[in-house]
Amino acid sequence: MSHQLAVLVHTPVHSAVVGPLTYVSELPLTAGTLVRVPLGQRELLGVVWDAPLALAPTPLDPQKLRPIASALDGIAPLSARWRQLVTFAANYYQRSVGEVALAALPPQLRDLSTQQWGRRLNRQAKAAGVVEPARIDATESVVLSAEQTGAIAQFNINSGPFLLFGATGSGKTEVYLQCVERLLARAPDAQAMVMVPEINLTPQLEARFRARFGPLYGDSAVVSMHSGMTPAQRLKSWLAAHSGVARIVLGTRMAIFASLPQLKLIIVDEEHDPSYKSGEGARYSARDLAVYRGRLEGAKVMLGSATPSLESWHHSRAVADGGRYLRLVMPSRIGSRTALPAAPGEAARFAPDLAAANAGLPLVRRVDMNHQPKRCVFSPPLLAALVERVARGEQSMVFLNRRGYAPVLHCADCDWKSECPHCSAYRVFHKIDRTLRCHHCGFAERVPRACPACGNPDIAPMGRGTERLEENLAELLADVRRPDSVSEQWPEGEPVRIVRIDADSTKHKGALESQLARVHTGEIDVLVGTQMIAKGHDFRRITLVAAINPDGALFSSDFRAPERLFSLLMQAAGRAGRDADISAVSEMWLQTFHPQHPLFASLKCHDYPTFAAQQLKEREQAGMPPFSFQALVRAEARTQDVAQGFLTAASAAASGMENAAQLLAQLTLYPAVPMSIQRVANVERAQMLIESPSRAALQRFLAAWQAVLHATRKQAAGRGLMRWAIDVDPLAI
DNA sequence: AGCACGCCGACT
DNA sequence: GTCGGCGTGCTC
Repeated sequence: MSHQLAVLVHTPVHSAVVGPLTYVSELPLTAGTLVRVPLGQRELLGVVWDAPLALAPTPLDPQKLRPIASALDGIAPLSARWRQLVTFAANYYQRSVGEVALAALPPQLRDLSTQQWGRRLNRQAKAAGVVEPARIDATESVVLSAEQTGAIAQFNINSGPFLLFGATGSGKTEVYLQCVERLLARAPDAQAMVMVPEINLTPQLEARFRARFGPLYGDSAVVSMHSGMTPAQRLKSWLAAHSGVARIVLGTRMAIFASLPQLKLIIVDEEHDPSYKSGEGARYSARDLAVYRGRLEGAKVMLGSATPSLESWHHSRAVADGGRYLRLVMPSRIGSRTALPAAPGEAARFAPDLAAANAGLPLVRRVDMNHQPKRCVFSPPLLAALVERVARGEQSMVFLNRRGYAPVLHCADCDWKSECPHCSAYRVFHKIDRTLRCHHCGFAERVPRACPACGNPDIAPMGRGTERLEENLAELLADVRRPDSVSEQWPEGEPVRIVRIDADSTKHKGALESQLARVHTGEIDVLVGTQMIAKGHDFRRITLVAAINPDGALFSSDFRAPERLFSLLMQAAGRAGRDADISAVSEMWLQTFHPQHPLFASLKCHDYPTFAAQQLKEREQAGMPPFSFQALVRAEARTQDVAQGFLTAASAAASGMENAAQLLAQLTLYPAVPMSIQRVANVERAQMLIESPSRAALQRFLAAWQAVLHATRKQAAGRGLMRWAIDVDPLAI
């Protein structure tokens, strides 16, 4: 007697195989069991799924069904809730369930044969000796601020989801630690997940959680999950989480799909960070899935940020206005002498007295570049301020959101520019290795000695990136000397020390760490870098942060650009003077041609709520998210005509769908347009925006339209199309 | 996605 | 005469 099984395998959305495949098995395997199955000439990992086999549109010949190769025993089946999370994510983001499910499993699980798997389990069983933790009383005596106490109290008595709105330095991490501690203490098998946006931030977080929870539950109770780990490490962490050995899982967005059978809490730190939205494959938002998963698993969810996404901020409005998240507010820096004494009942509301709360935050100064020497990079007052910091033995941080030496190389004679031959973008001049590099396709060449078009030897860089900024600064500070470390005298001593930190200077393993270490020891006077230096890292001795040219985002066509800029500048400002005793003198400088811009005015007051209110008002008037819901269809082809033609044809064919009138009534389908970078690596890209005031209507439409897209591809309009993909809730348009 | 099968240019 | 290019097509 053999049983039929529905099995998911890794088949992408473009293939004809959409749902689970049917196999036969001697034993009736329960849903969630991992199996190996033959598919064509290959043998792949699969997951037994619960599917209504009877409803298959074209009944399969039972004689032709192939038997499963083996079941991976020794590993518990994936839970019904995990399967539901995967199903939801696949449906919501318009991908096949098999793709999402198999991508959510550690890659090594896919590669290992059954024999290898058995051997590994044996080894694991042997290694897992008795590692009973020294169960010491690790309740450190941490003194909490009134705001922290208030937030934790609210967390304890409400079910959430929570939005922890806390200024940089207000002690959000300590709140996370306490919340985790409480929930884990409630049940001996309870598990918690803590997500951070970037790999760079996991080591310091892991250190902090291990220090706190290692003594309580053993070091093996804290595991990490991110793409920087080796396949073996990832498998180990995954198994620890799945088996319940790991009580705390720390990770990047991929961790949202980890199997945690007793998940009781999900924390999403820096929830506004765009890194939570996956850029390829299933383009899911780990933050949004966290909220869904919390509801599904009955786990509390806490999103934290100093500058929440406008979506989350909007969701955390008063319940009476339709809010769904509970907002917990911590406006003051810890240890700042004038921290707000928060009344207990006030904790869930925003305290409007920003002037008092801001005492611990750096002073924001705007330099009006209209009144500075023409074309200067460092305005005289900023330069003077930098020199002054050096003289005082303090550190400064200067950031510019563009790496390389100059974004374009230009010939003044014939107007040649360093275009990439494969992309519709300029190649960036990197002086360090004398290359022209395309940041989109990676194409690199040595810098030509003379203009390739007219032979003019006088070709010049236009604009500037961090490399050139570092060079400029070194020239400007050439005569300045550090204070002598012994006598504290100035201007005697060493030349000023500058370090640059960006994606280029840190591409080698360990480079970031060693560069950061040089900053921490005080060896460095001025740190130059991209937004990389604005995120996460604590610099105790920095008292000046300067944004050289933040204006670009003010008038960008991307409606989320102001939100990102505000968040970036707030975060950068937060780098300055995290020690309470120096924050009184720390400053954030902005060089701008638009000093009166409301964004900068809000920033000056560290007033996110006012900024958010103004942005939300604009979005509401323009009918943009979070007041509408969007999806983007992208198409790639050798020519722009084919890419756009496919989208246009699919769009037109939508009116022929069943219930088309009803579905289309609540939607706007915009025309297909070239993407902002139209060509990358010789591939032409086009996109089409779909918008609706109703998320449900958008979802219904997309689900029905999938089939139309597949069909269009097979028709004349799809000839020459390379691929297409839907991006639900896109972050950039 | 893989991995087949299938029909046209430069090599031992 | 083969080796190998990647253009369609199928996988329970």
